Amino acid sequence: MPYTYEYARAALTVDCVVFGLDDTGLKLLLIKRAIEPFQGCWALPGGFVRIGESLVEAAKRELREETGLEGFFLEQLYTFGDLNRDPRERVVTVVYYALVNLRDHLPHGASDASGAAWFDVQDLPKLAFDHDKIIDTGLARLKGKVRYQPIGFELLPAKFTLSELQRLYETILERPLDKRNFRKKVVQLGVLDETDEVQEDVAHRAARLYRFNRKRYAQLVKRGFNFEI
Amino acid sequence: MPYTYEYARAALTVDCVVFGLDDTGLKLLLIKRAIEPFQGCWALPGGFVRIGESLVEAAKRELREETGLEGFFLEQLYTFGDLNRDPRERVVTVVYYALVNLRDHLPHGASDASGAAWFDVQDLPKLAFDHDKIIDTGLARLKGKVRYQPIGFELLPAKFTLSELQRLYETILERPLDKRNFRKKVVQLGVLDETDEVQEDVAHRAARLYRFNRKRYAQLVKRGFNFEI
DNA sequence: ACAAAAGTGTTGAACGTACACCCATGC
DNA sequence: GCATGGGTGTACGTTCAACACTTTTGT
Repeated sequence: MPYTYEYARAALTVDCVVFGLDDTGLKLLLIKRAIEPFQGCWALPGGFVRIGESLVEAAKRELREETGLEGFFLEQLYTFGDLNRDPRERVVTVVYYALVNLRDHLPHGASDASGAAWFDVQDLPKLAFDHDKIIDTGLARLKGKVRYQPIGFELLPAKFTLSELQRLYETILERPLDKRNFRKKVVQLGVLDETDEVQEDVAHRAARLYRFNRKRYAQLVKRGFNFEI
Repeated sequence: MPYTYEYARAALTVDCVVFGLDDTGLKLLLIKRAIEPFQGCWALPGGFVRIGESLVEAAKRELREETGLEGFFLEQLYTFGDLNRDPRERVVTVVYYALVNLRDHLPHGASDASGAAWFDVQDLPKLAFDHDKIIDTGLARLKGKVRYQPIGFELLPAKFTLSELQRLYETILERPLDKRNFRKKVVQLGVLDETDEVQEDVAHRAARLYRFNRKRYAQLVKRGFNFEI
């Protein structure tokens, strides 16, 4: 069932830069391409935008189909439209980035036999198309945004320790932070609720668990408050 | 000469949110639509992306064709792809925003008979499509970015007074700034060169003219410096 | 008892904020 | 000489950065 237009049209795709975090560092979800071009290469999950779905819907669908993920933070990153991105024809891709919490969603390592796998962002394989450039853009955005928007919490389980939160910032910002200053700062922001639970099964003193309070954050923002770490 | 594809394809356009600044406030460049849909409505300059041009090229071409502008700051803003943006068919638009210096480029008011005109952002007419939403996104970006990237200078002539710079920030951030503190701050940043010229034809003491030093800024950024106002 | 990480305060330096007057120029 | 905006410094409070030891728990 062919579709005909007066002028040539570019193909439109979505791709997703999916970040996760575990105790060995920041991770990125890639899938192994089953078909040409770049068959066998690792690539960002993504695919064609259908005529009846919006861009975010397309991104969510692709992630569900290719990786089984659902219910994650998803935000538009950038649109890449250079002429020779794809050797077959003109393809414009709208890229989203997602933040998922590896502890609750996927134990760790590869998800299943679907060809998806988590890679350390410091040690990525050769990638298809211009996906290396796209990932650089995603990393830059994450690094820039994490300091003034509370998106870091999306990479952690609902309840987390202050040390986990600190390691998150240290990993993303790629620099060490002072423990006492960090704790003072995040607690003073007033968007963390202290729970009455502590870690379990750790071979040392168990740390208190905290929770990010989204409602409180929204209230404070209305009053002109600025999140910043 | 028709083009045929196996699946339906969305049309791809670029639109431009063009900001300018004069002494009455922040301005936006709009064009009056000559054809349906929304004939006679004001709209953002823009049009279809050709198969042989990149997205930025398309944005630059549309601005040249529709408004005569050249040589301005241009950066991708966001891509809008909801299903019913355009009543005719599925249209995905990649939006860029531009910053132009009204004093050097266009005297003021409308540019020519092309149907383009400058509007105060506080007092915009009814707009075609979802262009009001796009403009809100552009304003939010400008407001957010002007504080930590030296993009404000793009709205001023090459040589400007500190008072002009202050008015720029006050206009965009929509709040008054303290004159002495502002001057201390921007001078300490070390990216302004004091020229040995002063204003001419003003009915009071002439202010010294300054210039933004792009090279110096790039050097400082390499050394880890953060622009912030 | 030892290993491992949790938790906790103080001080000095830098920075942000509030604030008012004299100066130079054109009319 | 007056109206208009240009240009300047200080004092106070807040925030940031550097820094080390005790506590808790499991093994």
